[in-house]
Amino acid sequence: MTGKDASGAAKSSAGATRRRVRNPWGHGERLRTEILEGASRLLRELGTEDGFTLRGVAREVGIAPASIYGHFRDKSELIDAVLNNEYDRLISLMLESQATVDATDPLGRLRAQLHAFCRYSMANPGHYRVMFGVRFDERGRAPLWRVIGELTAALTACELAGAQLRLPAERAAITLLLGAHGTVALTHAHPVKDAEALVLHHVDELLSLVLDSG
Amino acid sequence: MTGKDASGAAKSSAGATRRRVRNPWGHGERLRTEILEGASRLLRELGTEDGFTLRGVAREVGIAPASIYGHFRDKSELIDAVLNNEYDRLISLMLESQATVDATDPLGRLRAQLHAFCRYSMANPGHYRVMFGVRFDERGRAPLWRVIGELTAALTACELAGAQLRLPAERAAITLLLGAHGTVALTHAHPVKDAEALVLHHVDELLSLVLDSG
DNA sequence: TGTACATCAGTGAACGCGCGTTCACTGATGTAC
DNA sequence: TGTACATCAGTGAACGCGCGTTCACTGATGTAC
Repeated sequence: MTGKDASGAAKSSAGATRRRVRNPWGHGERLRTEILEGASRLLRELGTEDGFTLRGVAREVGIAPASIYGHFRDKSELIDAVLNNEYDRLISLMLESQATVDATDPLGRLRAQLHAFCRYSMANPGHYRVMFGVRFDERGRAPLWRVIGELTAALTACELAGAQLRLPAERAAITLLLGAHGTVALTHAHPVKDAEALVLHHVDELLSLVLDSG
Repeated sequence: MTGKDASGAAKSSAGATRRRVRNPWGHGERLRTEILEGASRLLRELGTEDGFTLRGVAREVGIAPASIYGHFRDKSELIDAVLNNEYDRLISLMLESQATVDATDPLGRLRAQLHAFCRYSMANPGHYRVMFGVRFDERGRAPLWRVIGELTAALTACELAGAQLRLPAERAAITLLLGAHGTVALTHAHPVKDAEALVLHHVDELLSLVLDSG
């Protein structure tokens, strides 16, 4: 995790800065990926948007701050690009997790999705906070509704399989998402040991409230 | 709201800076209050901790930045003082709101408390975000448990009056608080019209899930 | 009553810092003729 | 095959900015004698 791939080793293990090997002619776009990965790593390390700076990203990647401008118009464009990646990753994790459960167990699939959501947000507080936190505009809206959409679909599947919902499926999905969000957000702000277990347990509790049987 | 009290008018209506009248000999502590109020106002205007600076507070109050240091050791001490005030205010609002409902209606009292919590957080996104957001350490823990304690007490009262809880009282209180927090936090991040009505409705829905009857 | 001095409230200018961004550049690699 | 030139990847130094904090100060008000 602390090393770098062949295309851009930036720091020696002693902390001294090594000269970067520039990408070959015609492959300048590779740096774009490196910057994106470095930015993502930095956000993860910081755990919050505070202190997320272009100069910090440049240090992380091992390039001059000015080099970022060849690939991103400005700071906010870089952040948007990082978030887009993360949104996709979150949704993928939820879908993959759902797919590990047999289709004949719709409640299990719903639960798997919810747990994947929580696990992602516990493991990536920085990304999560920025995605669902203060900066949350047009670009943030669509992914949020995708999450709600997935949960609604999973709840509807439960209903079709005979489960009783205490709320209409979409309201139930929103309740689950907001409940999970509240737990996660507070846990980020107020770290406790076994946070993940607590969050997952709370989500299960919510599930039992929303679905008629425990 | 835009004017100042007699002790420290800072700006003329045209925006030009008026000379501050210094507080009388022996009453230097008055400026402490003015700074606290100015800081609170600034946080409310900003709606977030981003951009909350000592120089901004000084501008708001109409003093030199250096003058703050006569009353607060540094920036974080000022923020702590602001938050302490706000914690007290939030708890007071919840208790007052509860007191407006007859004691023979414990569900109504619980609901009033929850609504007060939501109304406070919708009306004071900046304060709320800082209180329940990133900076949330030892000082933040106690007030949080006071809120949960109040809700638990209100839920227990409902139980004693014959209501059926689907969860133990404290778990139910936590569920309600976290659900409210999730809604509020997302609404702050993602403004919608009629946000307050949405949040209150969602909280009522949670109440109906937690208490056995709608 | 006068006067020297202490205390008080508050200030102006400066410090060093890290930030986002710009700009003219360097040096390697490709292409046209 | 050579050579002039274009294109590319990336840099170093500088810009202006606002920040938190420090420090020596000003000028008004009180107090001791």
